Amino acid sequence: MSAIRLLVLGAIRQHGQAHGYQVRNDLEYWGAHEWSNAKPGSIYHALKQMAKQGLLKAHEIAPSTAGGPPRTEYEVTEHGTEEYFALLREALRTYDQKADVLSAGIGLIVDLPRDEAVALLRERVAGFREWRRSVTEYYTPEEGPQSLGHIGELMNLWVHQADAGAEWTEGLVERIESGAYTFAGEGQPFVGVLGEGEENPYATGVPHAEDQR
Amino acid sequence: MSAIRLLVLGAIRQHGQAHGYQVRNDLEYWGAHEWSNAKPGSIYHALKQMAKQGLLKAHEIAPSTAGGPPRTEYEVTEHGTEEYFALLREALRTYDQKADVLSAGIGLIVDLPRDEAVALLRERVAGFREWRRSVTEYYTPEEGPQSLGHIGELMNLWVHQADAGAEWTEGLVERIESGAYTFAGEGQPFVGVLGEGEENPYATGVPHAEDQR
DNA sequence: CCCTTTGTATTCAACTTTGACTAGGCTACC
DNA sequence: GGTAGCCTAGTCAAAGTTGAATACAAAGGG
Repeated sequence: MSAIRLLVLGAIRQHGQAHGYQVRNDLEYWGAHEWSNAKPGSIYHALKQMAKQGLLKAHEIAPSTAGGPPRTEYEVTEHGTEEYFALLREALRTYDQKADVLSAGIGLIVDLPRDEAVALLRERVAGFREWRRSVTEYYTPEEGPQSLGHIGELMNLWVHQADAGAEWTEGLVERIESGAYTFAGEGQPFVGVLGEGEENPYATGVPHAEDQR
Repeated sequence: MSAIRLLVLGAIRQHGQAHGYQVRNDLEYWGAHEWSNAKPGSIYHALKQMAKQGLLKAHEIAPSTAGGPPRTEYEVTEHGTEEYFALLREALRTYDQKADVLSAGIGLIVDLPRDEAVALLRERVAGFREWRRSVTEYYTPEEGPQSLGHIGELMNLWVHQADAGAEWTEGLVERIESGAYTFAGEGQPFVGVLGEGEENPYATGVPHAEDQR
């Protein structure tokens, strides 16, 4: 799973209705062009595919109000909303995700109820623990760890990553349980998109670290 | 950059000459089908593209010795060797890599001289430090961290990952400097592929954690 | 008033990835 | 001795990704 569909659905949902360029601008506002594969080509491709699959409804070409070619407005269908929450839950629950999916999930986490967010993150922690267990078990040869040579460093790496991932996730769970942030159904939602004609204050210069573990 | 070319070149180099199925088996032996995108389709695609680009030389269809359709043997050209080392260095040097690229780089690190491996990993550490710096600087709004809401957790996540990544890398540098493992030009290289007709002792059940940061 | 620049909005070709499918030959069993 | 299953070896269509290119309108400058 890539982060692009999750990001696009999340952006359109916050607007109610949006065209491709608007989505592109939001993702840029979020810095997503730096830490995910949210390039224009990918965005428009995702829009068309999701429209084809009934996740989005295309409102045919409204003439542009601010110069440029005509544009297509998209709206998230009921089916698309289901898909959005499925993707969001998956992004938060599973530990074996690309970094951009997790980042997208965190950015959109407040679309879920607080309890559910906590439950999903706990599943994530459990996944890390299980991964750690299976890695250490698998890479413990009878002839002693030396027999693996430098390959043992892979185990080392993964164990380190599992521990770090679990630790951070647990910290987040604690903060959420202590009442931090505003989740679904708790009043004024956090506004994460640009209004019509609003300037993007973070035009460029966002930190960059796309992938990696 | 994906890990597939690095893995394929690394596998063929260790055999001297290999056909697609053999590469596929090696990658499975390494567990790479679990932690990278090394599916059959990707492997054969990479072989053909790299042959087209002169990184590999195709020795036309030797009839299979063990049943099945005829097969094409590939050999790494001089140009391919250069590319291999360029990819390997990149995998180890840059911190903003997908997890599978780093794992592949670690698995093949002993193809480099010890000094160079250390130097590359030090660059990696420096990259993490710089990333950490730029993230904390960027996400420190004048109105206080509260104004970011849950988006501040993204900064938190990235800082945590930068610290964990730098820490693990530093540990590895220490171990290598203390003389661990056998690097290029230090005698008997570590054997990491299956011999002709050898059984894969790790048929399945490898730990699984492909991507994520 | 023409012409370059800027901003809006999207398209496209080339390449990569995915998962399922094809296809030949060997072996073991009834 | 036929046939089902398995291993060897690779192909393919559909989907996703990339980076550059296109198209159109308004704004600004000489």
